[in-house]
Amino acid sequence: MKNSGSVEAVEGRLCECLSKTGLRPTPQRQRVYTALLETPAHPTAEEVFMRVKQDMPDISLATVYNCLDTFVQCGLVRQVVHERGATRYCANTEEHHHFYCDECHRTYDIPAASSTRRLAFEVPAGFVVRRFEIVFQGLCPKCLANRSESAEYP
Amino acid sequence: MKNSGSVEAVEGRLCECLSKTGLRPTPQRQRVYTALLETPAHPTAEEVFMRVKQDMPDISLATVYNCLDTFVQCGLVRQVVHERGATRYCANTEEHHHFYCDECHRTYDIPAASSTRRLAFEVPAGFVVRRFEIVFQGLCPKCLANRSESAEYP
DNA sequence: CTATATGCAAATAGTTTGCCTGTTA
DNA sequence: TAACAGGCAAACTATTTGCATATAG
Repeated sequence: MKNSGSVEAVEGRLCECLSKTGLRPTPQRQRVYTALLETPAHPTAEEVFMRVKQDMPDISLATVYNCLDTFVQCGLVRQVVHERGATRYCANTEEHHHFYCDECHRTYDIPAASSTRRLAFEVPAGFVVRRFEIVFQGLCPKCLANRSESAEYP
Repeated sequence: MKNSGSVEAVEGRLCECLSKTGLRPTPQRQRVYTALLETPAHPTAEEVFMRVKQDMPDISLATVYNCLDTFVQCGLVRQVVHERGATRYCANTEEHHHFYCDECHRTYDIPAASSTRRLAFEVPAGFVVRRFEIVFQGLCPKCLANRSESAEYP
């Protein structure tokens, strides 16, 4: 993901987004945000909490939830909710879709092909589409590889 | 939704699906299934429970969850999980997508245009797409109408 | 010095589980 | 008479809330 940027650039983006709405770039918010960027794929609030706690032992889980919700509000982070269970968070602000692996239950980002934009018009008259997401499901490359070793197929 | 059919046809479909896996078409399962069909749009387990309870006062919420999960297993019902909060259930087995209204938080079914099938190929090499769903978000016709009365716009 | 955040613990919502009883192939 | 189902209550997980304390514009 890495979302283009040095630590400074990242901090910059955060501060900018927060200040737009008069919110403070507190140490907790900064750390939660960088932890989200550092964590490979779509962590839960709990997972972010664990990571942040390592160098901010006093942070509370409620604060992590607060921070993440704040980021969602200012459009810096997306919630990813495709299955029962904990909500996952995604700091990739590029337009993209998601692939959910049935086997390992990991979620991958899929860059949006420009052609998919026209999908917004395939909705019955009267609906206003402001955004959309495609959720693909199936087998990710890793799980596919594991499978073919042991015969079975999709 | 109505998913094509008289009460008999509906019961028939249910029994058929259940028996494939050696499951029994109990009164509870039948009632939960018809309640799901009767309820306008994507009810939660709780909502189905309320409805069924009216003519089956002894049914328990746990049984409703069990029934719904059973249906999901035999492919008769889909879970719809797009937001934090209760899981919703959808008895429409036609290929379709969903529209989620930001304002009234209702979910609508959107029939799949045949052209969308090729989306499955817009995923990086190595992923096997078994199915996908498009989740549209925006304003539904009702909420749009309410809005235009009071000036604002999307 | 006041609005904004945090930490903590308790509360809540949604769902699952265990266990015992009933039902049916 | 097993295997399958249902009812009930307790357990559990994810999240939210209330409130007292801290921090920074």
